[in-house]
Amino acid sequence: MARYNAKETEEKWQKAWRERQTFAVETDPKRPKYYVLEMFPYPSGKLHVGHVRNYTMGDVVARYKRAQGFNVLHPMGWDAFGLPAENAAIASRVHPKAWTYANIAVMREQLQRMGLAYDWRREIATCHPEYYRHEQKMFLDFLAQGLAYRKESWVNWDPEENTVLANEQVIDGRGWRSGALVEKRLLAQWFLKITAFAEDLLQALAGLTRWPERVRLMQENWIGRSEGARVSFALAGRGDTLEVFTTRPDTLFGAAFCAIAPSHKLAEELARGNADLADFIAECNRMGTSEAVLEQAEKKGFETGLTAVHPFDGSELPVYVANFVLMEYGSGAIFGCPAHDQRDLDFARKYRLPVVPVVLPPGEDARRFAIADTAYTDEQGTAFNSGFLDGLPVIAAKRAAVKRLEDLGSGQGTVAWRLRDWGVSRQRYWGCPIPVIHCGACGIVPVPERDLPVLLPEDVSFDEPGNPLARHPTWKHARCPRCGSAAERETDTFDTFFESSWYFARFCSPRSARAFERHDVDYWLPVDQYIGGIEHAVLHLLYSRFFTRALSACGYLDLKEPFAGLFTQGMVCHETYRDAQGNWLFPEEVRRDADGRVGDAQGRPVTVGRNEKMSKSKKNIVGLETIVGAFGADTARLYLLSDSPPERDLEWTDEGIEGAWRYVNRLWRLVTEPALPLAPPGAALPAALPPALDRLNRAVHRTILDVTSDLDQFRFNRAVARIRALTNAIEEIDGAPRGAGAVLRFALETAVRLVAPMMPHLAEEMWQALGHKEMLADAPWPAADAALAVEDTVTYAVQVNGKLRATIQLARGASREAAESEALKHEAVKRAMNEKQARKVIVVPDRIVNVVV
RNA sequence: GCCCUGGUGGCGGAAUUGGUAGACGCGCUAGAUUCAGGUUCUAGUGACCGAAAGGUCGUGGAAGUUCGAGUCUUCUCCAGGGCACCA
Repeated sequence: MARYNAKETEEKWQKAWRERQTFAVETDPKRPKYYVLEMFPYPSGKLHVGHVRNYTMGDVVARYKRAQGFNVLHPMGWDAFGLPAENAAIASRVHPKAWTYANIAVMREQLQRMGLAYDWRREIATCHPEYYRHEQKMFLDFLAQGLAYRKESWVNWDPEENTVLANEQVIDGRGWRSGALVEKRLLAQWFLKITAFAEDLLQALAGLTRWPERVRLMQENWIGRSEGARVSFALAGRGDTLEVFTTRPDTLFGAAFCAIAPSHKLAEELARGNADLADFIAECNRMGTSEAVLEQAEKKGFETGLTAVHPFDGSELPVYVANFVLMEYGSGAIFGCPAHDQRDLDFARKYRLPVVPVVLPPGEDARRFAIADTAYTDEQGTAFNSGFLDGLPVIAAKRAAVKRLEDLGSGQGTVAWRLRDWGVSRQRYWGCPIPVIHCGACGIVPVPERDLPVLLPEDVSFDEPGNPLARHPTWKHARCPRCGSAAERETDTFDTFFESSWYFARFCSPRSARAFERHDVDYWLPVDQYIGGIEHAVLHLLYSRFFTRALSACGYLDLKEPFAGLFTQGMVCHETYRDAQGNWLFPEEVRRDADGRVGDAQGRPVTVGRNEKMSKSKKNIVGLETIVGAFGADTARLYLLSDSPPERDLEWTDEGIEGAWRYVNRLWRLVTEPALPLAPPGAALPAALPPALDRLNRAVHRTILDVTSDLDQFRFNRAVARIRALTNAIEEIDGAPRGAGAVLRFALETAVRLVAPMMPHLAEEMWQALGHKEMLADAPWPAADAALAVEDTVTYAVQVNGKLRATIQLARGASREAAESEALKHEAVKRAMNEKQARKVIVVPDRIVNVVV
């Protein structure tokens, strides 16, 4: 029995696709387009099987849509700037550029051996000057439009990576990559004004109907819109006011104090004349907001001695500097209403401030209602103890309070956002230089367009910590473009999310002298189907949405949403192994004996850990070479698609990949050693078929419909199951009645065409074996006859009182009466009815008969 | 604390969207092929009772709606993920 030779076959068809440029595409407005894109990888070294799941899914979509007649853009490139390259340079004295390009070469080769249908002519690497020069220009345009600015602010400093991080890159108070506790530092940094689009970024989420609900929710939470009011409290004895943000203007009569953030400018002003306050502020800054939460949520305040005048009743409230007030949110100042906010209540108890309830919960008695340890934060209830607001439900009270504030000139309704501007400066080498020059006389001067790109110098050293650009002997010295005097270049580089925020547009015109050509992006964008990990739900995906809007504002594009459809795939997991010393072991270093005990090569015991996402650090990875070498790319692709729904995690097992390999061979044998002679290609089916053949013929039509709808819905595991079921049906054919050769050919050819997006090499080889000269990659998607996709007899389930008692066969479309009488005749039904009369019989045509007794 | 997502055989998962629960696969059992292992082939495989025919139970748990519930409603338990001094 001939085994399928995966290695030879895959090389053969990869060469054929490459030589014929099968997947090369051009802008062609006369044809319908489809742009499918997988999140491009960071070239970190070698790919393992965990990396390629999403590329496989993208490839299935690309090949399927291509077969359906779309002009399919399916490109691949490299998100090539980033910190690991610098770490490699420090650890092994390789230049980041050399390291990156070497990795790209390895990974490109690996991807090509997976048989992915990319237009490789469009390959891009973001570390190439022909790529990053365009984002320098974009930055200058953002600057001109007021969408980029520089300001000194408290930023997240990652002490391990020696650089600033964006808010989105801080997870639980730690750097998203290093895991180091993030510190607060006051630094002058470049920001992109993502907040200018906050409202639109939020509103437009509703239109992203082909995005996963949870990604939209995460972005919604991240943007964090809160309606409320800005309230001005006059500071007694001073001419100025304190601006406060609240979402509960209805509770203003319950105010017991005001509090400002430690970094509020009023706090800083007061601290200059007050050493104790200065100490308190220093202590707060040391704590770092998120660490404090983890330790203990103790509310601490420092009484400033100032008092704030209540805009409604003129009472005076003490003003504190408090550790729980954030400068970054609202206005960095609050009024405290202890009865209706838990933090304010804790604070009030500690500093013995009055607790006056002003919202009466439904059913409570106004004379008796009091607050103990728990603030009443629900918005159910009516205002009381609140002057002109008394008796109003919370929502109406909010409106009335805002109206009064506006009439008094003491405030106004407003909206606060959780979203903050995107800090893009990084104190790192391997990134895109920020194209500005600092001049002693002129200040910050953009690098003129004619001087772009600002090239990253290559002669740098990583002998000392810190940014090599900042200590480069010559690079940073420049002439001021405006006055010509000696000046310094900006030595920070862009956050690498800058590159990935527009690469999908570059793929449309990858070799253009401009960032991209309008006629190309107008045709290809938005991306029809984007595929990637959920970990970018608020990072890359939010930045790209912002960038698309910012580029449109600068005239580059006419588009808001870059990704019309988004699919977030699950991870590939594998068991983890550790030896007695706690060192991680690779799966191939581990063996299992007959009793299921797990040991290493020398038989020493190994602890099996839980299934986790494949990662280099835990060594629970399976190399792509190992798998592709042993079983071929198609087997790996089939397994990655078939065992779990794509959005869920997939557990990689040896048994699973072997099962896929068995199927590859089974299908191969079925086609190359058919049970009976096939009719010649293109032979017509006889008009009337014997029952067994008719059933198979109908099964083929139904499979086409099912697989098509499964692929449309990203249900790859189900599509595989349907094709396997069809294979089973084909195998059941025996004997050679009239027409068998023609039906068998039709069934086999259809199976081959349906698996082609998943196992393209095998499918091409089988297609050829079936006598076809043209490539399957150029063949259209099979069409089904819907009338033939159903059986002409149907199986009814017959229930008595809702319990299944029998099944009966009837012609499709049989009358209710026929179904009922046939059901009642059945022995098992009679038995279950136990001599009783049917009180009622429910018939669902072609489906079920339920006899109620 | 708040917000998601999920809970179906030994395992991964299906279920025409309220109509035969367990498709398809993995694993396992028995048999055939083979010197042997692997491969391949045949049969079986939710649990319980039964020799069988057949019956009873069964989709985390409890209640409800319905002729009929994995699917709808209410409550509840568990697991995973996200957010969190956001005023």
